Amino acid sequence: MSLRYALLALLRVGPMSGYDLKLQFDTSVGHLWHAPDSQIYPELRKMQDAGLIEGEDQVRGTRGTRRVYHVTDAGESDYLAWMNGPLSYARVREPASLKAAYLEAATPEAARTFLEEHIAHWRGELDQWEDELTRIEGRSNPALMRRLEITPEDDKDRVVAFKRLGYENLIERARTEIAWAQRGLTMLERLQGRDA
Amino acid sequence: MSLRYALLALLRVGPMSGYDLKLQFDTSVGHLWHAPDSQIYPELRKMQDAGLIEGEDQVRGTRGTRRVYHVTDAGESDYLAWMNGPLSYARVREPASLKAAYLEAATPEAARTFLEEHIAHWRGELDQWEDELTRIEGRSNPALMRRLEITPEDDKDRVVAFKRLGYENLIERARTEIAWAQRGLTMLERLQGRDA
DNA sequence: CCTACCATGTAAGACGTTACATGATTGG
DNA sequence: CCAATCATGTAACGTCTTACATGGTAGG
Repeated sequence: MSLRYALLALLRVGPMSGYDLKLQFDTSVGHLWHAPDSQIYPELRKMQDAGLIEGEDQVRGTRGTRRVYHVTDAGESDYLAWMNGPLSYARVREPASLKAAYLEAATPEAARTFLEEHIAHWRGELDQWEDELTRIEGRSNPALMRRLEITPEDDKDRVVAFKRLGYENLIERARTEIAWAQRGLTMLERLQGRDA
Repeated sequence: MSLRYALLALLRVGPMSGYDLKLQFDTSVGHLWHAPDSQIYPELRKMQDAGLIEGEDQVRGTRGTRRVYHVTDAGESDYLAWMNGPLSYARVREPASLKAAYLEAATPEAARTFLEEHIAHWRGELDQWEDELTRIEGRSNPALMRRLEITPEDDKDRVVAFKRLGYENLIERARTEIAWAQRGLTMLERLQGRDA
């Protein structure tokens, strides 16, 4: 269900087409909740069917069209209900922890490679999130700039503070994963050293 | 695909029925990768169809049966291939970060409740994982004990070390989430104090 | 005219959730 | 005999991935 609210969060700032949403998605809320186009377009249809958004077809050139969506009152209250209601947590499903816990079956090289790739993976995510956080604090992220344009002066800091909070969660997660894998590498060396 | 390898990890220790697996699952690998019965039984069928495990029906009483599965050579090499191969990472999809980043739409009370429930949720997980880790280090977890019985003396520490590594990942994750939400609560108070 | 970008999807299948469904056996 | 536990699922639905599919428009 979160995809729906990620899309509403963007659309609440102003009307947009599916294509606009897709582009903005990748440079804003998509950092927190990934979704490919093949999920976005059908979800917009479902949201329209549910009365949360409405789309108007606009002409483009002679034959082209684009459908511009805006949030309805029902969509706004659904969004607020999600924001004010409890969040449901998914059950634990951590492939990396699972693999780590049974790594005795892997070769020492494969174990090391696994942890190194874990570090590389989370380093990549971390870099992106840190860049994004920089753009948020500098208020230079396009989606945030649009959001701040329609925000009363007194609330702007508040909006930025929550964006920062969201990204900090991911950043701390990534740092924890990296530190864990590094400790794992040290442990591997100790295990191998013992055999030698 | 991880469910398959979670099940193989258990079955490799010794033959078991779906029911045995389900019970052991919840007190061992299920802490790392959750799965309900309704997923376990069908997955065992698929694994059998794929030739990774074989089941034999045993009689129980006069009419009852239970199917006891064991890992085939193909299953063993599939498991080792997974363990020695690269892990594929899922794209980011963090409902809590998403909600946090747009929390300006929630009431201050709802924002506080959200963070408090986040702490409660991860505290609950943390407690379970810490208990489990204690049972692992004390070598009193039943699944681990069965595993160690068939493990050469020299490898036992290694097996335990990897279990510890896996659980530490989850424990650190939980602690990070709790610390983050606590900082979030402090931030909320600062935001509200500013308005007063 | 052609390339980059605008614009919108479908189809098939894997994975996961929730709820429901059924019957046998063992121990007290 | 009755309750707890053993034992094995199905059905319906929603989410997500991967791959494919199609055409229009704007600018150089």
